[in-house]
Amino acid sequence: MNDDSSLSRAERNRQQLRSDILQAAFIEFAERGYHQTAISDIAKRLGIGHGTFYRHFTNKRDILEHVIDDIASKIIATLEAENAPDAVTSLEAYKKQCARIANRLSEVLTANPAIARLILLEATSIDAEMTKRLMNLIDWGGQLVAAYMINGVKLGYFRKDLDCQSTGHAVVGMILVCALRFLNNPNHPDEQQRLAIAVQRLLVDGIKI
Amino acid sequence: MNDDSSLSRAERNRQQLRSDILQAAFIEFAERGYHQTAISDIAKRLGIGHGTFYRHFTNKRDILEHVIDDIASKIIATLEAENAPDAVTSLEAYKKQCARIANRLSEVLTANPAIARLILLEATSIDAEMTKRLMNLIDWGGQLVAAYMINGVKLGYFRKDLDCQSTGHAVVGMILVCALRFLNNPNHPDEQQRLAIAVQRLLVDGIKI
Amino acid sequence: MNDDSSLSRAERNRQQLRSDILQAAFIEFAERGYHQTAISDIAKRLGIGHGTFYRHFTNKRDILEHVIDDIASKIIATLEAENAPDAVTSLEAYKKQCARIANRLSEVLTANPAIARLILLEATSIDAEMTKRLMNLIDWGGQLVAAYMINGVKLGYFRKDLDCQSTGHAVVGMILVCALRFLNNPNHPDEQQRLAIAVQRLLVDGIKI
Amino acid sequence: MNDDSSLSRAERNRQQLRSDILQAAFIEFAERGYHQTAISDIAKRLGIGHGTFYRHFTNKRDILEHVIDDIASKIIATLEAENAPDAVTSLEAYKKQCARIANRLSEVLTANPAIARLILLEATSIDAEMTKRLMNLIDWGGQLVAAYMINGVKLGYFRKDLDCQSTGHAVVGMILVCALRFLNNPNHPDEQQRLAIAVQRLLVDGIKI
DNA sequence: TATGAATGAGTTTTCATTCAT
DNA sequence: AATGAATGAAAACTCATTCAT
Repeated sequence: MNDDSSLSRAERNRQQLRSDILQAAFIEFAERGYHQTAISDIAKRLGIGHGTFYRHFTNKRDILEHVIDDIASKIIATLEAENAPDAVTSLEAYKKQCARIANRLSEVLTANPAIARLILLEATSIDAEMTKRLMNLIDWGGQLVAAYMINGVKLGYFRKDLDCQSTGHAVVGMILVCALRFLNNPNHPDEQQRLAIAVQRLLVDGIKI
Repeated sequence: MNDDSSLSRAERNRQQLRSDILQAAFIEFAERGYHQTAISDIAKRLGIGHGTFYRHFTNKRDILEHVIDDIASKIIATLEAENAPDAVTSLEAYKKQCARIANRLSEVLTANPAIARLILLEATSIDAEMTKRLMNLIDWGGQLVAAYMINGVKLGYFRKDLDCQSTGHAVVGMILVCALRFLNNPNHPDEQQRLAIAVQRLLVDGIKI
Repeated sequence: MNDDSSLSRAERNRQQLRSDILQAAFIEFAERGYHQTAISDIAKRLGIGHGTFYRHFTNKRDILEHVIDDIASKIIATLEAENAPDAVTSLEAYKKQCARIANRLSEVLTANPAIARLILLEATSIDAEMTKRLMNLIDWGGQLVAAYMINGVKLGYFRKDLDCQSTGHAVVGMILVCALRFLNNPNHPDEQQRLAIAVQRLLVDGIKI
Repeated sequence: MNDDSSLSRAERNRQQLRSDILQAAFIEFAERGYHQTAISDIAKRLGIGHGTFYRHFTNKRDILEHVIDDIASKIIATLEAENAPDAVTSLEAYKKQCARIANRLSEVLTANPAIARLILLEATSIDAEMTKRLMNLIDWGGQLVAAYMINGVKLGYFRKDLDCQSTGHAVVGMILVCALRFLNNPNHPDEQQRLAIAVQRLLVDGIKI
């Protein structure tokens, strides 16, 4: 048992450090930007030698990838937690679902603005591959939204001629703008609130009388 | 007059070179990204010495600012060309206006994808000040859209309770997503077409029956 | 006795590991070169932790020294095995002696080209001290050859005015070139054979008619 | 003319600096060894910024190549200056030729011991490609020597059965050992002298009575 | 005693910016 | 005014060595 626990202790320490480095990189990348962050900045933040970094990640690019993947997973998890297109059977229910998702996203965003900053502002300027990842995430979001719409059309509480795919993407755009405006001015919860409501209202009713 | 004209000729040459540098920087930044572009890349593209660059711009950062400003002006000009909220007096007219603007944006985008790439992907990762500019542009877009809506509400063909400001921003989000999807896959005009239509339809009618 | 034997077992293991490390270092240094070899490469080859290395050798430099010493010992042993200047009493016997030594060297070289690679190519570029060792080995070789010649002059089957010391060194040079050419092109045994014969013939007869 | 001369002045400066860097690299590589020399050492020796180095050479490896090429050219030039196998028509003339070449090599070596140090000790441990170059130079030397011998056999003052190629290589080995012993102990001109004589005597007469 | 995690000195290389010509 | 040579700060990455476990 002694051996066992001591081994797992080492492994736990290792995992902990790795995760600390990820966290530190996440913060640095979000605060200063990827290109403005040196490996030594990450190391300094943790009080470790910068050589230690390379025991856990092969590359600066490598850790960015992990940071982005982590964020993407978190976003996906957040949205999939609520994911049950079939469970919604009426417009009323759909509206409530939207509100719930909006709240959840808002909470995540508020709790961790760096996530949005990194995904929306930094990750776009690394290289084509990283941009592609972002685009895929956005696409995935559109598909997710579309799934609800397909259900709504099938059940008859959305209009028959709805182009679910495209509309799904449009919705993602509105979500993005919410995130951007929050980043730009995090201290106006009322404005964000109004924007979220306007988006939901636009989504369901449009702007016409 | 000889002096005068020779001076103004010199001045014209100077302006021309400055504008050439801007153009070259624009292309390089869009193609390789800001951080991946060296001043010497810009100079090489023009066949000038890279020292010359510094006679026209103080900084790498400086020229990016000018490039972005140019783009922003172009976008603003594009949108303001059509800008006449008061001229629209019916939902039908508004729809047509939307279609016209959508076409125009699409044309600009198609003609010069680099614009979107630079604004949406590159400029975001420079620093806070540059990000702020971007945000201001997005905000300006929202205001522009809102102006139409305010008119529509006043004239009674939009719903009374429309939150014009917020909805304007939401619309900008949808435009952004159009641009992003175009960047991601420029060779699907039909998909872009469908997305544009879906956005306009969503805008006016929402998704409900 | 139990204690004693268990201690000596431990000691034997220790010696075995030390010798394994030496062997592994030898292979790595010869294959990749001293500077291109990391301590961890040596450790990896043995499947031991690279910290263990430092329980047996104080330095990267230290182990190279031991590797080179081992090689030198082997070379010396090879040459001294045949060493019996006084036993040769005629030119014919000397020629046979030369042929035997040439064969033996050739066998050693063919069996282990790494030896030559390490001694001739790698060890030269470490530092002055290591170069000195090499030079001493070469010098030793010259002395050895000279001893035969002194005997030959004494017994009268070599010319009276032979500068044995210097000629001994010259012979070593010819041996070195044999080794170098073998390293450069190990797959031409016939060429090596001809070179060895030419060297022996030159040695005894020179080139004149 | 002003333009012309000012251009050529700049170009001359450029060439001068390039050649200075080569010279400095040569010295550093010879003194400390290639691996022990940092680019900044070369720059420091010249009192230039180390960035300047990269305006003239793409690489550390690149400059080594140029240094080695320079040395090789110098050696080749030295040996080819005297190169006239057909001009030698008797054993006596051949001996004189040998003496002249030996003297010349000795002069070059004495004037610039670093040449030998670099070629014989350092260049061997860079990589396979560089080693190959060295081997080619040695091979070239063997061919050169062989050419004289072929002439001698043809004209009848060397023995008929001489394997000129192989013997040529053997001679190169003796030259190498001269260089090595000189490197090892540059302050024994008499020893070098005796070695040179012994080599020439061995070459022509061998060691037998 | 063996291990391998941690360290940071040291190296190569890039490139924005300056400035003499 | 244009040029491009020179510069050195800055950054990524490697690896020999130490030392706590």
